[in-house]
Amino acid sequence: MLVNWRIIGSMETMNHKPDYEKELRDAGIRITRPRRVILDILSGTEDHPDAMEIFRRAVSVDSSISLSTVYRTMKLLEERGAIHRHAFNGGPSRFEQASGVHHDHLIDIETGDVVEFRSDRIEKLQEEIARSLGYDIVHHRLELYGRKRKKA
Amino acid sequence: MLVNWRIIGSMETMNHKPDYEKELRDAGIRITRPRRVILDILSGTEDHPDAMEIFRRAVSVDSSISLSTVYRTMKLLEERGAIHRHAFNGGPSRFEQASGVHHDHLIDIETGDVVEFRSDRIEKLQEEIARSLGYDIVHHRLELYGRKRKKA
DNA sequence: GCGCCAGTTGACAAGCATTTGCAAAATTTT
DNA sequence: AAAATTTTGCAAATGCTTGTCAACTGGCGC
Repeated sequence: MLVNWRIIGSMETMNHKPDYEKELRDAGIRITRPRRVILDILSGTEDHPDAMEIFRRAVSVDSSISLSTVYRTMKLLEERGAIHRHAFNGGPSRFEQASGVHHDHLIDIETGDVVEFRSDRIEKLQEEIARSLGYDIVHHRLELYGRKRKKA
Repeated sequence: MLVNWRIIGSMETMNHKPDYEKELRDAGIRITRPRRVILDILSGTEDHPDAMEIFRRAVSVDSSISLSTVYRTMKLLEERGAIHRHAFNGGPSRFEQASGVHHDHLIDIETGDVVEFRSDRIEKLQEEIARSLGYDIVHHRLELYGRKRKKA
């Protein structure tokens, strides 16, 4: 059974290093044990956890990790553009790995679930509006808050 | 000169009570001295001040007003829909009087200035997107962060 | 106009999310 | 593997906001 664990294990437990580790290392960021744990959590999730939730998940992997380190790592990764920070509803910051394509968010006001979407037409309109106001857009934030439609 | 002061004075110093006072009173909200001061500040400004800034302006009118009261009043007015709360860039909440028409915001990342705008086409697209994802929009938040375009 | 009393206030403590100071521990450099 | 440097865990500190509570007051009823 020396072979099967690789197949059975999750992506995170497999021993080929994710490419983002190399990228970060090349950017002058040390890949320490706490950071690797946090990066694995972020890359292996579909949701948008906040610092406390990341901390909880991290502790279950390595109980010595501190909340401070989670916050420090989030700030570091955000500065490097590796993750995005959101404050839906003015609540605590929630994070997501910065994947290639930009997208906006639809937040279910009943469950807190987040659905990602993207609209080139809206993006285009935003550019036009900013331009007409004499500005260049550096970034933007579009959040739709809604509830799941009952029935059809 | 018993006549001219009315013309020269600002809207806030003129003695006809603003109609929003009556509206709030009818909604069961007592118009106290601190609240009147705060309401006057909100109705008389074009910008989007945060609690501390409102507090500073209020104190200059009535030095006995406390910061607690500013926060309490903002929460009250927000619940009643009389004002809107924004947390641009994840910073402290900034407030604006709820005027009739909905609008979105363009924030100057260099000065913090806020420009209001409105696009029916974007609103329409948002509805379409939410609908296609199976949701009804309850509210939304669109913030453009940009910098003033140099030259033409 | 005057008193009553629930609603409101100011002062200050407490709460929550996040940041920071610091000595110890881990990592990279030499 | 020792030196140089960064990162960590812990605890204390911060910034914004809400809660507590005795004192005060707006607005109705007389």
